Amino acid sequence: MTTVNAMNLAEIGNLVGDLTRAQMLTALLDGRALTAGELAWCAGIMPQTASSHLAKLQAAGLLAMEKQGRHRYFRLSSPTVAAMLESMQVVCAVDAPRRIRPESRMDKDMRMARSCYDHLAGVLGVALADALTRQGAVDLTADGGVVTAQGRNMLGSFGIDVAGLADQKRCFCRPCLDWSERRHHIAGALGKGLSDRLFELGWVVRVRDSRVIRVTPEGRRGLKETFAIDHPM
Amino acid sequence: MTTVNAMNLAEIGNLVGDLTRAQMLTALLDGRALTAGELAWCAGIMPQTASSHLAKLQAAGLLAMEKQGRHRYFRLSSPTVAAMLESMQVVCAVDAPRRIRPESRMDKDMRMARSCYDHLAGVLGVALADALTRQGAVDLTADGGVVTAQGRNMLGSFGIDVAGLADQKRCFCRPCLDWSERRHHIAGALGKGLSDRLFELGWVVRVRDSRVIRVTPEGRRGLKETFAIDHPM
DNA sequence: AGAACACTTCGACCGGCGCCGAAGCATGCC
DNA sequence: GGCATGCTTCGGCGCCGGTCGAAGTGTTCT
Repeated sequence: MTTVNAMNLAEIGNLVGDLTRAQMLTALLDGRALTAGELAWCAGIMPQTASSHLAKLQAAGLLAMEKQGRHRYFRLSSPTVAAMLESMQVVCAVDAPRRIRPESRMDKDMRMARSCYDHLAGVLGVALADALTRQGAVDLTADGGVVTAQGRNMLGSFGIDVAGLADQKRCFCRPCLDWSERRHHIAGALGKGLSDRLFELGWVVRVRDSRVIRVTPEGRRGLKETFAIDHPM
Repeated sequence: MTTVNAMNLAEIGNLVGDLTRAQMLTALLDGRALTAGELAWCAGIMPQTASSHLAKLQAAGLLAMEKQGRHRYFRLSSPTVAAMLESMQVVCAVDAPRRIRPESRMDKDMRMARSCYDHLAGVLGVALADALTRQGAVDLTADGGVVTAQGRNMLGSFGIDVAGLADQKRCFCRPCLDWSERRHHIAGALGKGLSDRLFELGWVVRVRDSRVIRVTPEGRRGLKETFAIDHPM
């Protein structure tokens, strides 16, 4: 009677269900690849323990590994995995009763702006989605999003190759529920394109060892001029 | 350094990560409410054990409970939870290496047609999505779906109140990756509307104690005439 | 070649949790 | 009231799995 479904479900849940592994996955959730040692440090455990965890995650197909010299780089194996982790965090945020834990400085920064696998999330991510909607560049519903003709122009002059992004196999403009803001931001190829361009322009930079993103002074100016966003940081 | 995110993630993962609880959740994945006793039976455990599991799932907000006489009915607390479970199953199906377990009769039926929270999945679900796309009723991409003007008419004459469904708060036409077929079927309010209508017409019936759905002889005929679907069962 | 480094494998420890039996509350039926 | 049913709480058992020390493999640097 035990269906194969339940077994698979439990297997995945079990993998994510250990705090140590959850920390590793969270660390990888910004899409970068990290070494086994870095992941061990992130989770606060000895390398040999990390090794066994990473082996399990890789065997189950959640992580992909690449050898590079004496280092082993691990990353989430696919956007599917990232989407799953996000959906799990959404459930925490939406359904769970208020957490007791007081918010740390880091949590606050995280809520402000962070990378979500390969696109932007947090207040910044939602603000961008809002701005593009307000300007009539995209039409974002809970179901999905489309870029308008006008939006193609605007995004094009901003330096984003909309046609090129749309050609890719993956979702072009997927709405992604933001667990901290509880509103949608832009994911998919367009989300990645936007994010990449902001990094390229130097409008945002990563804070080391975390998913937190900081908006630079030029970024603040640019966001205001181009998207009429007053980012509160 | 342990972010609140990782803790939440681990908590959810831990809950789903126990085979017993995963079986219960799987049983509830068709959206119906089941009693504590039924869930215990589904998972193959004693009632007192089930009780503790259900208490945990409820405390975490994954399940909602309703008392009815001396019964306690449990159901998934929201479509969000169902979507999360589906996304976890997708990861199993897509990323995991082939499972060794030989497919049982039940797994086969399940792959053919099943309920996915409140809409249809499996070969049948995908066939419906294909048919509606082929007929130009909906435009379903990986990002989202829209119903065409023509589709509104067709679905309307089939007995589905498209306007009424679109008014609801929830997603109207969400694409849902089918873990068995690895293709998209139609979820969201429209998915539920379609499913409800097929049940109403008696074209499909539930197989008791499972998510499996059987197509009736009238259903086979109707699907062929209305949607040009040759359902292989 | 030898040493430092990154990572893995092995073995032993031990804490947490899922399990059931027994008992305790509710609700419904006669 | 008396009994059956559905579910919960409590307590103790047993085992799975995460942890680290020690040792082994492969890679890079000098």
